Amino acid sequence: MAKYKEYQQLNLPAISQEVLAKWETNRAFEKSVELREGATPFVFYEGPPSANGLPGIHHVISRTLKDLVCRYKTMRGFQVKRKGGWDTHGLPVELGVEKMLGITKEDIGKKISIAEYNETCRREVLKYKDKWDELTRRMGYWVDLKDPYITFENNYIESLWWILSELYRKGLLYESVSIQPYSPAAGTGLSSHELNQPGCYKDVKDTSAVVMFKAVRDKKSEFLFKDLAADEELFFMAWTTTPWTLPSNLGLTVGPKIDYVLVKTLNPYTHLPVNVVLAKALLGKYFKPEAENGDFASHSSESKTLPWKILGEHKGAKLEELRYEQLLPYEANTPEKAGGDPFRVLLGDFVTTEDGTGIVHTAPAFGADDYKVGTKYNIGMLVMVDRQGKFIDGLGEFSNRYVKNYKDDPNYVDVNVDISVKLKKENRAFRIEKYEHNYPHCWRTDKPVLYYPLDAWFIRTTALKDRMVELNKTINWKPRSTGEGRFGNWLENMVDWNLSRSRYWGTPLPVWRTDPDDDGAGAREEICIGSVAQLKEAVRASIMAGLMSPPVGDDVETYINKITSDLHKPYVDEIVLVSTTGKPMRRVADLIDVWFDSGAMPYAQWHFPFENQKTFAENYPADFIAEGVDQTRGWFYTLHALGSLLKESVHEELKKVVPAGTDLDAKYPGLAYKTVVSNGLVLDKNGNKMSKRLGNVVNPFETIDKFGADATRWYLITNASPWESMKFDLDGIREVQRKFFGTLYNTYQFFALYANVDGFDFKEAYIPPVERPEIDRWILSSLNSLIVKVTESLDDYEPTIAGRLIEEFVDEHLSNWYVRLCRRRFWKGEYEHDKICAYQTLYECLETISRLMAPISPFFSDWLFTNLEDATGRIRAASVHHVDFPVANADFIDLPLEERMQMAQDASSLILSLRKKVNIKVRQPLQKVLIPVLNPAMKDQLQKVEDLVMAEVNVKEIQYLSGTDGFIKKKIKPNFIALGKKLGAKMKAVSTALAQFTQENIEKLEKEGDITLFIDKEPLILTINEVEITSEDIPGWVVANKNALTVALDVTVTPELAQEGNAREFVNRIQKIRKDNGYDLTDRILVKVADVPALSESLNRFNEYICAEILADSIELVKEPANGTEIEVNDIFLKVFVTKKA
RNA sequence: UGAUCCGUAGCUCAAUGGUUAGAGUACCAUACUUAUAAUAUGGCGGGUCCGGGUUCAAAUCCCGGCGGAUCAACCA
Repeated sequence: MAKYKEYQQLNLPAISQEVLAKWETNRAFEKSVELREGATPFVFYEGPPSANGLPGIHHVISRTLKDLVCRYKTMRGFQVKRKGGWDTHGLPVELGVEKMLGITKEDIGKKISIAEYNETCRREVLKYKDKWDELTRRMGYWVDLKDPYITFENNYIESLWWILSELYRKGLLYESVSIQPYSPAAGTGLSSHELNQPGCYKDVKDTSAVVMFKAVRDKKSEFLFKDLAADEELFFMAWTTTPWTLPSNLGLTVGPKIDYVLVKTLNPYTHLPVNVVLAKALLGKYFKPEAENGDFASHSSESKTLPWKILGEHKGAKLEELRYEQLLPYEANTPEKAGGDPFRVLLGDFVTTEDGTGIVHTAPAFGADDYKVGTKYNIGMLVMVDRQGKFIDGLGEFSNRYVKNYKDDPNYVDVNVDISVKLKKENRAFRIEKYEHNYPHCWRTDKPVLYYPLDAWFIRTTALKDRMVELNKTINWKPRSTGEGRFGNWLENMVDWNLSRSRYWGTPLPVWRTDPDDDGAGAREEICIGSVAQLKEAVRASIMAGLMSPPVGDDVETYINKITSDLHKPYVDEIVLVSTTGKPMRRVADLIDVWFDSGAMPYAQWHFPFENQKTFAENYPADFIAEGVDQTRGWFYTLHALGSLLKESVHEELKKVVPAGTDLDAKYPGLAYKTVVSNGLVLDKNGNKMSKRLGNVVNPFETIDKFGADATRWYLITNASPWESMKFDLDGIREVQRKFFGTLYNTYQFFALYANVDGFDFKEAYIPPVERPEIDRWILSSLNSLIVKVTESLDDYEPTIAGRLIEEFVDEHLSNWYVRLCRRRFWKGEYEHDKICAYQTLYECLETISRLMAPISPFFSDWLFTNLEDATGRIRAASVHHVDFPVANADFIDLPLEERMQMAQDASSLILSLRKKVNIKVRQPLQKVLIPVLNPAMKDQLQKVEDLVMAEVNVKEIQYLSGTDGFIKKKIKPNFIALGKKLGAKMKAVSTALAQFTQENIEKLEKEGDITLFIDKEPLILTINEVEITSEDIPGWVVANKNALTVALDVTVTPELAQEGNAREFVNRIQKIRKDNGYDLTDRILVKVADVPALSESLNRFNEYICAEILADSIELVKEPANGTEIEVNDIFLKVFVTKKA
């Protein structure tokens, strides 16, 4: 007969390794997928990691989450294919390579060719792939690593090109100017990623100016001027921290709802009388209250305070379209050069009254808000600064001066100061001061960034905004708030997706176009390539037109194949196409955002639509994805955006492969995923972010080596909800190892020990629960309740709750109650009905637990499962991951039984605590416990478990006290939930009234079912259901209570009880000797005991009991046993002599 | 700067708006131990980050701060 394996001690890392080896030999993962062939697919998308960095412990949590869901769904009968993937393009890769080679971006194409550079990136990006694969294996993450998608592969890029060409065809891909951070010192635009490097935003002091734009007096502005004399001037006051943008000013923006005032005052620098407009809320910044309506006549240049007077007040909306004179006119910045209709007052919602004057100086070239409002009002654009960061020609004394000290010139004179001085002199400045603010700097040159208009390609996501918002409402977000809050907000404030990146290692934008004509006029021809075949065709045409030619030795086809074999730079840039009018077309220089790569994975991982259309149709959209919360606006967004944008294109392709009549709209609504779990960050144990710099990074390999993957995974999942950021502490894993795995291991070990002795291998027929003892029915009921709850939790993507429930069951119910109370059933008596019941019950619990915990801790569960399975062959499965998830049997669930067992546990705990209080050890039997019962049902419940309680706490009898005999002192309080609505404000009064109830009052209420109170002389009827009555005390007894349960213990130790206690104590001493002598559990013994008067009566009286317990035929009382062991029984000392019976 | 999330005992976490805010762990003490690196019992330990408000009742809902985290950025 097969035996259950027994172990010396729990070794989780060894179990991991052993199980892993078995999986690999048996192809357990592949088989788990094959076994579900033909089943409903459950679609999972793997968010591609970048393998150019080492994996950390935070990767273990998101991958555990992904893995457990996939394993769970497999066990629930779905087929879950899991295609792995690698994210391979992008800035981090390039920066890593540059660091490794010791070069900068400028060196590319000079010190190193683009081809070599990109080759290095291609190689480096998978540098740590082995490490990643190892982590994947070791942590037990089942994902297909043999056939992953890789974003740099041609097929992948071809799919991306198809998507781009579809978007282009629908007018959703366009080129436009955008205002982007730009570093003149480095000569390059900066990505937001670069701008978010630590230390980029710095506090700096800049010259800020409140300047005065002179209003034009005309019909529209007359309402402002009406109280002014004909020669009086009126100014709009605007504030800027970048005076160098003033020559490019084309508008002034006010908030439509903000109140503005017209103030008569004096210019603090020239002391000339002026009238200025500014936000009312900011008056205090410029004028002192005591000077209001001050004396203008006596003001002199020495006066400290400016007199002022409010002449009028208007909403910003009223100022719209008023005109003003250009502040700094030169030959280079004439309105004609700007185009449009400049120098007007505009309305913008972004204006605030936090700072400045409430009027925003607007230079469309140098701010994104400015650009947006400028475009809306068509005020044109002036770019008075070149790409080196200096003023262009034709700006008088400022021409060719750097707007910031970009060249580290020791003699640099701040042009912003000079502009301010000029404005002061011209009566155009109201306040010039140094202002400290937070401003972005280039991470490489440390010089201030400026916002500058650059060409870029965009995806018109805003066109599909409504669809994206609608579809988002159908996504199951975990946690919900991320979808509604962070993601929902992000969608509401969506801007078009800027795709352009001016780098080298990435997916090239497949747009070719003719050169601009010399005069810049005339339409340019443009083509967006959507496939390799199309590209080849175009190259062939170009060769025919003589624009390209194969090198010597290559025929045309070889050349075409060669040049299209790598769709990266520099090769694609060598391709020159021919336009319909015969002109050469060159590729635009841009690469695309890497987020596009990963967001397109649902399509590109299958090389859709060029092949695998059916596979795609079955694997779109995803049922489930999971990544860190930092991906909300990254991967989660790009997947969602492309899903919405491509809906129609996908439908067109799928029409070709799905059966006629398929409701495409229902099946493919443009959604990329149905459920998304965003997990939180992993912090170190002090709550700090893990970073190499701080040296607090936890090495996942070491952790798994030391504790095994199971304990690590269990800890990560049960410690905190996945979406909360967790403080990672190795002590927590130790605790999980000890408390949960240790307990479960020991329970198994206990089972194996006795099952092997008795030869239990589940060959007897399954005994129906009704034929099993109460305690078996109870644990089976709890077990099935557990299955229900765990299933619900996992279906709801709440693995934390599931794990905690399993823990609680194993520890509280199975190990520390069921096994503890049932121990004797396993080692006492013959192998017959009761014993078999016990074995079957415990076996079923262990086997079910192994299946319930399998998704979270795949190794240990498989170990436990196969240990059981190998001995019984009950299910005939090679792995727990090939069997179904347990299904609860409703017939086994008996809630009243679970409830009364809880009462038994509580009662035992209370009685033990009373024993403790009076210092009577458990081995000393006591006579009686009193338990007041509040109703007949409670008594009934308790009676059914009284044997268990009596045995557990070693008392002989339980007496129930019903409420009416006046023996118990009761307490009453309102049932707040029931009374809340009825009483409202009277609650307090009722509460006080109840507190003053006498025992008689309570009794009356109990008897009659209701009672009338007088609150504020108003009668008020309270029914028995609206109060809670508990028994508090039994006068004269030692009492303890918990919730509704009260127990009182009779602590009198009669001489008879003392004798029995002695007998028990004696048994205990003999058992210890048995153990010390190393006897087997079944060995019978011979016992000789010194005849001590104090104990002899006990030994005689309980002779039978003692012999049964210690496996002796009799106890021989002798005068003084030779070679005896000295023992102590309740302060009685004596010698005993124990030998094994031959 | 904004949006979102989080803030409860030394630590890790609970608590459908309902009345002494609970577990585990750590620490101390006692007992127990033929499954247990166990267990039982008791003790120690917070008034829920701070300040307002709504409510008969707030850890929980609202407003404003503070601190931490993430993402985003365009702040004149």
